[in-house]
Amino acid sequence: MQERLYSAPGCTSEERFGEASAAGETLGERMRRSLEQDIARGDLAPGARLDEKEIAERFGVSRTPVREAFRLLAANGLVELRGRQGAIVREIGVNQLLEMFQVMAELEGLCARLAARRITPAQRAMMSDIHARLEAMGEENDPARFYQINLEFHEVIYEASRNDFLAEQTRSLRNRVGAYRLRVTYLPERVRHTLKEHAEVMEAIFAHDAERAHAAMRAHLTLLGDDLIDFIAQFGKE
Amino acid sequence: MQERLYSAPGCTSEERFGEASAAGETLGERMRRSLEQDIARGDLAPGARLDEKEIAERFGVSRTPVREAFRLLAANGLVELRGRQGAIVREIGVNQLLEMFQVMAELEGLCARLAARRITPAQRAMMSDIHARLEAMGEENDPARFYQINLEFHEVIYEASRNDFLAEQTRSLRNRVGAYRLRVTYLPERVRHTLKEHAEVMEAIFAHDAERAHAAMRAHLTLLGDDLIDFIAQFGKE
DNA sequence: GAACGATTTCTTGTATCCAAATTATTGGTA
DNA sequence: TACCAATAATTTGGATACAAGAAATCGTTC
Repeated sequence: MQERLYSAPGCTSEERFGEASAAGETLGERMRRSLEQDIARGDLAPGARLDEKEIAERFGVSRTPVREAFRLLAANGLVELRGRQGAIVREIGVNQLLEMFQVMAELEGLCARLAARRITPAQRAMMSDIHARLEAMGEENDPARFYQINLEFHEVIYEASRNDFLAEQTRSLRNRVGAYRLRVTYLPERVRHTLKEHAEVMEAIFAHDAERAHAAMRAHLTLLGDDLIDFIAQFGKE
Repeated sequence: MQERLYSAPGCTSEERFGEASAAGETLGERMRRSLEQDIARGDLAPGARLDEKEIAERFGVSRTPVREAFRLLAANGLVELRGRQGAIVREIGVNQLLEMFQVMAELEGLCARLAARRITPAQRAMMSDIHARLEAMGEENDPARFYQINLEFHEVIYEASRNDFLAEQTRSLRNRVGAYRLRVTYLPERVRHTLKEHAEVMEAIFAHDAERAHAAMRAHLTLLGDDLIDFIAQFGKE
């Protein structure tokens, strides 16, 4: 049946499913969001098989919206649909993960470059604040919270880029590698590096130095890629 | 009902639907591809409404795979689904189109950069050949063919990048702006520019000069963006 | 005659049903 | 006991049926 390697501390996906149902939103869409979060949070481990019937019953809906959600997730690359063999949470190979990082580094770099030219005073303040919060928690060893604030930092840059399409693409890609990032980003020695790199990106943006912002952001993510290699190598698996 | 502003010279989408059905491929997937092509080719004009029942009957399937295709197209941003109001071919605003070009320039730039480092002799030869063909047709004034060969040129670079994920993302994005490109790219004075820019990209790749390849490709697409602005301004529409 | 409103029709969203395919099980044989 | 085959059971893909919401039409009223 369905496997849960470890369950999140927060709430179950069924609960999340019930809350905050935007009017006019389709069941399939809500299903997608819920499952997407489960995958991103790691509640559904890569390789786990998703059973239409079981999930439909668990959420109290018919198979139709579940099927819809599966297709959407597959379109986003989060699950793999093999004909008549069900949906499994996509096991991202090292190769593809590195490929994705490379693309992401480029997109985030573009975000930073545009942000350097277009950031508003309000966003500037917000960015400072977020960075300060991230710095403040320093050695607290709260990976989930660190991850969350780190996300906010990048998010404000997406918005400052004033390119909604780019923001959406980058967000989607980040979400897609999210499950892996959680395990990768939080290595104690990484925290200091991250803070320093963020500071450099922020400085460049504040100075309206587009090229430097671009380079700094790319370096930030490329480093993550290198660390990723270490992490993977540690397990010695394909 | 459904509007067709102008029909393509080739074949109807129903015919295309029938041909070359890869084994194990789902109906919904085939529907998606067919509709996607219709949109990219302009057979389905932006703003046109897609009727589930009508399309289902036209292709001789039930509504289920049609709905599936709609969701997939929506996930790719080609159509818009407004709750219980059907699917309409997405009317891309100038703003968003420019945003997309900006992202695409970055992605294609990355393709070129990687290609400069990784291209194989076989791909090199193919690239030369494609470029020669494009040059040969020069003033022939055959937009569809020009568009096709131009596509091949970019495609070989995607493949030479040896980053499947990047290739897929770029391909998808190019397809998405395809409908507009067809009308934009082919302005007589543009052809010469395109050829010259292609030559520069190719030269840089052949010289394994990653940075120059990147820059040349970005410039190539950015120029297209500028032309696009001209094109839009011509119509004075939002 | 025009505008507003109720009703009817049509279209989409969801559930159920059927068929096809894959997987598991069981029986037999080497 | 291990392996193969045939069959049963489960599961997905697609079609149909039903419900709910949106749009259009027709009637009424000002």
